Amino acid sequence: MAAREIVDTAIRLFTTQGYEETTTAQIAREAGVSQRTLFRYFGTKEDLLCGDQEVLGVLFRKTVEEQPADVSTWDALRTAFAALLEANRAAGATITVARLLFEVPTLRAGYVHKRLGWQADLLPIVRERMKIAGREGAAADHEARTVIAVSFACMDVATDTWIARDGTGDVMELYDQALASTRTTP
Amino acid sequence: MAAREIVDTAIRLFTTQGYEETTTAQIAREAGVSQRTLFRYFGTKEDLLCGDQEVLGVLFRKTVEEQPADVSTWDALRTAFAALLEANRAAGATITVARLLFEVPTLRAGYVHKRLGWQADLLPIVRERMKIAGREGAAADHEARTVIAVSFACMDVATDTWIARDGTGDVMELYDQALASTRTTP
DNA sequence: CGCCATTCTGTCAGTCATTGTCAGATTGCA
DNA sequence: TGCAATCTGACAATGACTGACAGAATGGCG
Repeated sequence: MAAREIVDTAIRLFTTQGYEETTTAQIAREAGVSQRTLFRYFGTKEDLLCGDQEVLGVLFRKTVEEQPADVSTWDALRTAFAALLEANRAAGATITVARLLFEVPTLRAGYVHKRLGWQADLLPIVRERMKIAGREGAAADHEARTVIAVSFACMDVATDTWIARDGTGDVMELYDQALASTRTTP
Repeated sequence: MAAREIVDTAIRLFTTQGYEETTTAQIAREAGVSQRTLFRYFGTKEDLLCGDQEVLGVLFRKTVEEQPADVSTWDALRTAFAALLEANRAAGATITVARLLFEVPTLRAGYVHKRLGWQADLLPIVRERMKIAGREGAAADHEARTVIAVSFACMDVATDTWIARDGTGDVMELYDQALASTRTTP
């Protein structure tokens, strides 16, 4: 399979010449495949870097679903984030790629977009979870959306700070600090 | 000036045919200008709908800066959001456009991206504000980023819910409920 | 081993957003 | 009125992406 070959070539070119300055034609050429094949594997240029988001989204959702009903929604989402980080670590995600994803405007936008999709998928699950915990009605929807959005905001902030600190420190710890701030900051 | 004409044509076509199904060539043709002119006024297709974000970003930042030092960061951001809503109302923003902005993937991504820009611009201001309030050091940066991100997350959720409810109800109230949820939801 | 059906690839041509260039029109003002 | 700054349109080109089609390559089967 040429997929790995293509991704590696893409990452190499993106990091040396920049994302915008690298054309898909060049990637295909240097990876030894046709441009058409590149687009068959990865639907878009963006997906060369965040194509497996799909899989991670499923992992995230599954993890939330698996949490026992007596676990709070916040904790369920926290656990899912931990699973996500672990999966990234296992997949050998580098800070180089993370930086690209967060710092190249186009990529960040695409990344955010996938996240919004996850959030939408999570809504019914979290709503259900909260219903069990005794909350219902129209306001419950709003509350569920909020908890999800704030959790994701904290994940992004944690990642942002982690990148700003050059990948030193523990992302999960940053996440916990962020979430705590939302309650302790005056 | 043809700008208004172009925007109106764009909105009309986007809402009747859909965003992706409308080409910039068609908009230009029906607005009676050349495609080149369209792109001179609005750098991108997206900007046809969210071109004035620039101005709103400045308004938002200015509003935060103007808040007296004894106003909490949360309240300063809340006030800025109120100013934003007011500006939108004054500009005659319709729920039709809001819906487009939040429901068309490409547009939503672009919208979020602009917001990220605002958040970055806000960071030094908020950090300064928090320094005065006695917080400093490396952790202060993280805390500032968090407060900003969570506030924006709540703004987005409020808008989301408002759109889901067809523009009925008060966005500001939804915002307050969202922010409260982050503390009261177990 | 040879053959067929499925799957993979490359080629080619076309769409659409976006940009550079250049020349003709418009406008503001001296 | 007349020049200079600004605006416009026509044209061509780039780069991401897609559809259509034909020639491999592959897997299983007799």
